[in-house]
Amino acid sequence: MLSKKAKYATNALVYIAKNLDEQPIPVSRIAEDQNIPLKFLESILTELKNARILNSKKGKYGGYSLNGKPEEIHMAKVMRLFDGAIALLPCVTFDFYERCEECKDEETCGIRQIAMEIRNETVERLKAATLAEIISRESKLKA
Amino acid sequence: MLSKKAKYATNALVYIAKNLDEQPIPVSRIAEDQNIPLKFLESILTELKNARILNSKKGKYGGYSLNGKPEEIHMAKVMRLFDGAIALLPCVTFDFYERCEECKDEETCGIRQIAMEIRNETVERLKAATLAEIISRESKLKA
DNA sequence: TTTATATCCTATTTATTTGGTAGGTTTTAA
DNA sequence: TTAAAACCTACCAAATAAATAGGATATAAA
Repeated sequence: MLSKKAKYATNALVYIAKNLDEQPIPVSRIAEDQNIPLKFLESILTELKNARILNSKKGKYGGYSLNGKPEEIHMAKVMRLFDGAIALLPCVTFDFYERCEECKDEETCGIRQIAMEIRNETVERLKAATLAEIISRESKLKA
Repeated sequence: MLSKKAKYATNALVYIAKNLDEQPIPVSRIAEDQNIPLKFLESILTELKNARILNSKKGKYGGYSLNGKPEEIHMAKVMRLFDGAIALLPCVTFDFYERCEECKDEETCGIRQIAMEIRNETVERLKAATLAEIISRESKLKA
């Protein structure tokens, strides 16, 4: 399951992407519109900024803007940032690799192979899930 | 990520499936062989029994045995039992359905559609991941 | 009938993660 | 100068995960 952080982050990003012309957008506006606790969202957007997914501008009329096109920002990155590895097993991740303690022999582990296939599929789909794609799907669903 | 419970459960099931002729197998033997804390594994096997995945026999020479063929017991069931929903969003699950609080309109949510596709893929693969399949893959990898 | 070896049952504990809250300081545009 | 924004540090409460403790009960064989 996605954490609330990851969901809030995604919703905030989609919101900004929908209002590109009004950038930078202050946290307060996103928090209000998306019903996210202000201070909590503040910390989330800080993380997105540190990960170079967002740009920030301080002071009056400041706020956050996308660092990159809506076609380039995808859910795989957001999920990894907030929820860590996408795979079902730590021994199948690239970014967060760790041995499975319980595992006797990684090389011949049958579950590992299956977990790897699932991860590949999932990551591929999450990478295709860009902000642009999400917005495009929404408008198709509305029609 | 799979919880330790789910991993321990899977390993225990695979162990029993590999030693079908020696059933019923006591918890103590599995715990020792698989390096799982005895009492913890005990509670896990009890859950598997309550879910009718295992049978139990009390007293001396008792233990646990598979309730069903290794071809019928799969990881989707084990995961759902110990870790709950498989999907990324609560609004995309069948067994554990819940509305997403943050969501404004479920019907036109772009992320939801993607989450649903990922769930379908994943569940399909987890259902194919039977004990028999896991064991078969292991022996292929060993060769 | 005793004994060893099992499952079964109930409760407690400990550590980690999640989802926040509180209270400021600093920067910037008008 | 002032309003409105990001930035920074610390804390906290609830939930969940990962066990541990201490027995009661059942069963097969000696």
